[in-house]
Amino acid sequence: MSQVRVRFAPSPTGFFHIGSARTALFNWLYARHTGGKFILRIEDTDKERNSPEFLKVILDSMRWLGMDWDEGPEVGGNFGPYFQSERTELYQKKLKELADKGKAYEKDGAWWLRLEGARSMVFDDHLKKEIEKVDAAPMVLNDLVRGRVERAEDRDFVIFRSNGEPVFHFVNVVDDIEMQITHVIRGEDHLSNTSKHLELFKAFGVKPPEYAHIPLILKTDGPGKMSKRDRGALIEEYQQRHYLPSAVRNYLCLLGWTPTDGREVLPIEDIIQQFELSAVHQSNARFDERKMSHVNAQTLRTLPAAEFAAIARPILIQHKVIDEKVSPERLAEVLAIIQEKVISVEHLPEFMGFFFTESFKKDENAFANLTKKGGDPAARLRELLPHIEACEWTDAGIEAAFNAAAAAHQRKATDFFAPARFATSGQGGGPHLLGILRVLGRDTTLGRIKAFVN
RNA sequence: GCCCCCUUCGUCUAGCCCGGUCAGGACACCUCGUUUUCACUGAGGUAACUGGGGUUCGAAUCCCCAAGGGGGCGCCA
Repeated sequence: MSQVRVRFAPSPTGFFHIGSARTALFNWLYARHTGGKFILRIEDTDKERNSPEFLKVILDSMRWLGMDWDEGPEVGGNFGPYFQSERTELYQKKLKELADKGKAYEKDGAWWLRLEGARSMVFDDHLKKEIEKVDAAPMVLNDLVRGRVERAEDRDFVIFRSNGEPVFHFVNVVDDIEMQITHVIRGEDHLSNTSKHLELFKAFGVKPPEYAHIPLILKTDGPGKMSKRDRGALIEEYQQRHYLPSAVRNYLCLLGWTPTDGREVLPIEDIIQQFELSAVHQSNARFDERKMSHVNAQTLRTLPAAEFAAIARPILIQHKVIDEKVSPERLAEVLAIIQEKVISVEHLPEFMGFFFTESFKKDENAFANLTKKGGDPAARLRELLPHIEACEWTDAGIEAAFNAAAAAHQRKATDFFAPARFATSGQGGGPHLLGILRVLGRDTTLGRIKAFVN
């Protein structure tokens, strides 16, 4: 039995779009699920719009998302070259093959594929001119996602431009033949083009691969599919904002496919195991950044502590929240109480900055809330001070100190919480208060409370 | 204009193939709870089968039509 061979064939003419990433991902998942090969092929036939920087963006983003390719740029393979710009001889040869068979002809300096069927001149409303229509038989596609789709091409189409360069449809089919691609998994925007590709396979006398047309990703609101100008459309945006690649990848899987075990946030190994083309959805999905943030937060909170630290440390250093001298142990201590509340790495510096500096930011709204209902935070802290000066510096000891202060002044322990939180962190919210104080240490805690009182 | 695809809460979806549970879950939102007024967490809540015909004892589920949405129709990919 033959091995599955799938390919992702981006054109390095722009940035790495979220829709392209999802197409690549589904190909990659299918290859990994079936134990097949995932091939990366660069469709750079349009020299005008290509550049090495664009290629780097694609390769970097692919790697960031953890999609490794078995054949392609930088890894090679037996079916190369993997850049279409280096395969021009092959395309010439294949064009000649069609011409010799009488399947292609030259007109206006370009080469056209000849369809089979009766011909007649008809005025085309879309092209606004008289064209030769062909009454060709419909091409029948048994799509793995869509089911049976029938569509007829109705006129010959260009396969080689008059400037000598082959067009997308031609190189796509030739390379899929030569690279022995077994399954073509691509966006639904190619569904209508598939009849062209089937005509080409027919002309070459080659059995076409299986096709699976996956739904498109639509804008969050407004009409149409995600375009590169939409917020959240480019993978590099998530890299910059320190999203976890595994979370982005996980969310992308949820647009167009549903895990079978009922979980939404799950490890990639489980996704690979459950992924089936037949379960891919048929309808387009709207992109929802809030849900993606949720997946990111979920993933972040369940990360092993060491992994979380490995991600957080360089970012905290970069934002000058900590320097290299901060010990792994100290950082781990802080991160341990942070992680259970955190929702993004992006805001980690401001979220936990107060642990490492005395000049931490004070949230004015949080301060306003302290006094809103006639509260007197300074008075509360003066009442609290003697008790925490004397207590044992553990969660239990600090808690006992709050309770003792409450008992001594006929108050609830919680009356002291908000003032203590603000005095020590400048925030109205954040990690568990007792944890903050414990990790801050007695001296720092007392120092900040005294500073606030004065 | 022609062609192709799609249609369940605001959003992502389960259920549909093999008609018969208050149409289930998640995000968001709202309420309440929690030793903080929380970027955590717990319990609730609001909210959907696009419309119309047909088949059937019975339709989200099968069939037809319409409407709406998306895509394609280039010497772009």
